[in-house]
Amino acid sequence: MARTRLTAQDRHAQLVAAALQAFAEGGYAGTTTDQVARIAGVSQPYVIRLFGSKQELFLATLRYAGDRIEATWRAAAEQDPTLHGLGHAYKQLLAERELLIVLLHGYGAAAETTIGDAVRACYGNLYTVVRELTGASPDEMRDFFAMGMLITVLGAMRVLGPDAVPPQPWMTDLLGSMPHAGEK
Amino acid sequence: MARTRLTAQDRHAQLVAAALQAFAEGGYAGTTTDQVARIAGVSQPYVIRLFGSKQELFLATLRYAGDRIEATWRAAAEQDPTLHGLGHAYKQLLAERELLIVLLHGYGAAAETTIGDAVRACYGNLYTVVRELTGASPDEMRDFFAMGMLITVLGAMRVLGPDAVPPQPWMTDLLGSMPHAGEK
DNA sequence: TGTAGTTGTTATTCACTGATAACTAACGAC
DNA sequence: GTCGTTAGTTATCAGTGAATAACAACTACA
Repeated sequence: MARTRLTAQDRHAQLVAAALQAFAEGGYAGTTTDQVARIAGVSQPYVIRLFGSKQELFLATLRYAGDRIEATWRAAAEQDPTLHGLGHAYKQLLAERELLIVLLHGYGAAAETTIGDAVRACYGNLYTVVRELTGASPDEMRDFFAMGMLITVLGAMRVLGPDAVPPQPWMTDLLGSMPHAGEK
Repeated sequence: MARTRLTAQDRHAQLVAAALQAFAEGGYAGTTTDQVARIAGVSQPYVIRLFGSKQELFLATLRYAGDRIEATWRAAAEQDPTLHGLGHAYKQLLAERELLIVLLHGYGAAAETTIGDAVRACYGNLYTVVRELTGASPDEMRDFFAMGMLITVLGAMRVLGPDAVPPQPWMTDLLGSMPHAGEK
């Protein structure tokens, strides 16, 4: 059934993309390597062979998500190097909610020291990048990341984002106060 | 080995407390009913008998966490019915980080519809309660909950709270801008 | 063409986990 | 005291899931 042979590098990238999908939905512990393998169309043992272990696959996925967010912000900063500009870019990322949610799962799994280290490194890097790009003050930075977490969590809860649930009163209330929450 | 016989009600409560500990550390999928049982000092099948299923146990734990946070806020509002007062109370809750983190795991597991419903109901209730207690404006509410999520996530990542990791530069930067972050 | 390296597979294992069944022991009322 | 009820146990199962081993097929190149 193996239609196409890819280089290990390409397969690696494809599997990280598949893992992003799967882990975002099920979390670290709640996702099987077989699910990831099926999405990518390869066998489960091959996933393990390429990454060594499930944990390594998850770490690679976390790094990928962090890198993608960083890249998005760097691109946005070329147009508008302010927190407002980056904030707008972040909300666009809700269309690719998996990026944000997989990080959220990383925060939750931070009790595992290896994952905790990775996720703190990732967050620290993003913090540093945003500061470097915008030169914002500590207070502004704090508010920016606070709003980012709210958006992420609301996305995870399906209150915000593409496949959001039919809105309850409290949701419209909260969303009404979000900057540009309405589009799409 | 069964030292003490408890009423089903008491055992129920004790098991929810144990589940809070366990689920906060491992998340929903990453925690076994046996771990919960061991903490409470009972057998694993008995946990299932009392709650019907692992999922029911988790839902009960979510409800408990939500109720505890609500109670904390109601108590705080008697002294100082402002967002500032409730915010202070919330930061105190970091001492009992499990309450916040188990909810965070709930957000992550919201893809499971049953859990998603529960977690949205819980969040909506907390939103409504805070509004009722403080009469805050939508913008203030948004900022309040945004900051709450930041605190929760930083707690989960061990950047904030009792057993925080040795601080990196970016952490001191971010924490320095947090109101009353220093105490304890 | 043969052979070495790379990309993959199937078969299998072994530990674990949620759930069920069947049994046992403590408590309270009469 | 004995008998129904409630609180708990041990034994067990059926399914799952990560990881290993051994093998197969494609590619490239002398």
